[in-house]
Amino acid sequence: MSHQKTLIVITGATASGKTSVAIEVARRLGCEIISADSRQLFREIPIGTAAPTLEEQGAVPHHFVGTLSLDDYYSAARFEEDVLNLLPRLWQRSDYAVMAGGSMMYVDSVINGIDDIPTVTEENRLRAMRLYEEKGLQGLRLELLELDPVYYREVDLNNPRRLIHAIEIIYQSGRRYSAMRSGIRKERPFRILKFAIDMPREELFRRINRRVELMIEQGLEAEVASVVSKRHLNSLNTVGYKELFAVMDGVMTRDEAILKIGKNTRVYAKKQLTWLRRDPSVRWIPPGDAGVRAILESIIE
RNA sequence: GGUGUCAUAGCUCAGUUGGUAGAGCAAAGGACUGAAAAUCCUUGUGUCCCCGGUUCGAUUCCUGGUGACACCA
Repeated sequence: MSHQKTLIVITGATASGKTSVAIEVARRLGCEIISADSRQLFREIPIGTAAPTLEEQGAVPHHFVGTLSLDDYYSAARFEEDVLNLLPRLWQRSDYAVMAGGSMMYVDSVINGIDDIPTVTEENRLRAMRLYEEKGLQGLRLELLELDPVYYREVDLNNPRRLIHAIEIIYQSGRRYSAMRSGIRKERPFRILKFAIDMPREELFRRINRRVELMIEQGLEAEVASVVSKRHLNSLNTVGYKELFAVMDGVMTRDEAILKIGKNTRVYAKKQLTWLRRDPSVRWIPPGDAGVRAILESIIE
């Protein structure tokens, strides 16, 4: 069982040590790393997203880190496409590739695929958002009920994001969103092994707190100030940035913001764990070197 | 030392005209198929500070105690 092409997925909660495990595994296997992180993509915000450092990227080549500008549009579907295009090239040099990151939807889009849906133009997105602004949640519900009663019955009617998304896609395509949702998992022509780092919550929370302190020391506040003109972008609707924007607005003190960053990072970590817990394909590994060993052992099974 | 106020969920507090109690925050659980570090949903039993009294019944009223705060000495 050797020259089968393999994608090794390393995920886990934020601050659980994915980066260093991934680097060590990739180094041992002589392969490269695909980052599956929806925020580390942006080159302007390395500190607050705990992106791999230049030194780390020097040890092993990384892809999808700092490759976009905050203004660029990106999505899980693009990520799927980009990764699938990249993998054959990575496999020319090695039978392995490591994908590491905590954006669970990005990870899933590569592993299981994502439905084929037209890309929404700015105009149609704004049209749906305007409906929400003017008519509220109820306005979105009524619109969806008329345009796609099937999806209306399935969707979380309290979640404006979901409603807007369905409506903008219908505007864009002229078809029902429910008709485009296949729910079918794509079969990939390569082996996928999915690992997640299992770290005791107490330790995880300690590491998160420590990391927040570190980000502040590394100059997070200056980084936040440097992107404040783009704060309306979704890519900056991100833990670490939204709290420090509030400090700049004078509605929150610096100390409050720092506490809040820690708290919101813990909430984020919990959501990641919720996502992973329900996935039976996850192989849980210990943090650090023990995790590296566990991965390397299970590869050659 | 005196006087006054307060003592209720991890925290900040509300409340019960006496029938054993509820908000916000924190915390926990969940959803998730093209913005996902986003967005959304669910979950509140706690010696109502302690001893005693009044009462059918006290966390609620009364005596005493303890603690905190304020003012006066």
